[in-house]
Amino acid sequence: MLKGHLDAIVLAALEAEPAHGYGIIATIKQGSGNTFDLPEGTVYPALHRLEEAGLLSSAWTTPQGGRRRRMYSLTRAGSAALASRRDAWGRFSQAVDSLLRGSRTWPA
Amino acid sequence: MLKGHLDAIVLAALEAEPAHGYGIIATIKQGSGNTFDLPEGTVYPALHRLEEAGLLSSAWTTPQGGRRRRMYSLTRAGSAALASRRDAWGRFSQAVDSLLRGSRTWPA
DNA sequence: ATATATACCTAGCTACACTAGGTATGGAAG
DNA sequence: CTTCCATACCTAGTGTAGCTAGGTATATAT
Repeated sequence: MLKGHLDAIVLAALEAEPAHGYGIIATIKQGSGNTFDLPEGTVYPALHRLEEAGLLSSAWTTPQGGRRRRMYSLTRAGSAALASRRDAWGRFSQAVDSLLRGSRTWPA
Repeated sequence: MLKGHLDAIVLAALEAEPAHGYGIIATIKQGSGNTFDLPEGTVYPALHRLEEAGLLSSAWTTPQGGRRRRMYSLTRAGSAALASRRDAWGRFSQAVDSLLRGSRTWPA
C-alpha cells in the first residue's frame, strides 16, 4: 500500500520521458528494486485521475508492428506538482523517520 | 495523510514509556516537528484497533487531583510488530526515495 | 491452432484516516 | 460562584484511494 504517494511516484516515472501504462509499471517496479509491483487496477485509474487533473497529457500511438499504446507525458502543471510532491515527501519521510527513531536524546 | 503508517507511529510513541491518548498526540506532534498534528478522531480509533489486535494494553489511572486517563503500553506482540513495521518503513521509504530521485545514472 | 505476453479498461470492495459531533472534569477568570 | 477553557475521552458516519477481479484485443511464440 502506497497510500497517498502514488501520484508522486507516477509523475516521477514520467519525468525523464513519456511512457505508457505498462512501461510505467515496469519502470516503477525496477526503480524500486521490485518493492512496488503495482497492479494495473492501481495504475490506470491513477493515470486517468492525473490526466483529468491536468498533470498529464496522453496520445495514442502505434509503434511499427506493435499494439496501440497510450503514451503519457508530464504537462507543465505536472512538473510543478511533482516538485511540490517531492517536497511533501521529504517532509513526510523525515517526520516519520524521526518518530520511528525515537526523538529523545540519546544517553552518552 | 499517513495512510498505513499510523500504527507504526503510535507504537513508536509508546516504546519509551506508557502514555495516554492526549499525551501520544502531543508526543507525535513534537517528535515530528509539528508535521503531524493528529486529530483525536484519528488517534483514538487507532489505539482501540491496536489494543483489539493485542499490540497494546490499557488501564485507567487517575493522577492526584487530575482527570481520569487511559494509559496504554506496548505488549510484547506490540514490540515485535513495531520492529517489523520499522523494517517495512525502511524498505518503503528507500523505494520511494529512489523513485523520486530518478533511478537513472547521473551524467558526469 | 493455441497459448502467452502485451496492453488497455472499469465496476465495485474495503480499509482507514478524518470530520463533526458528543460527554465530562479540573482549574482559571471574572 | 459561575463561566470559560483546556484537558481527556469517545464514536457514527464520510470520503477516498488503492486494490480485486473481472473484461477486451492484438502480436508473437509454440
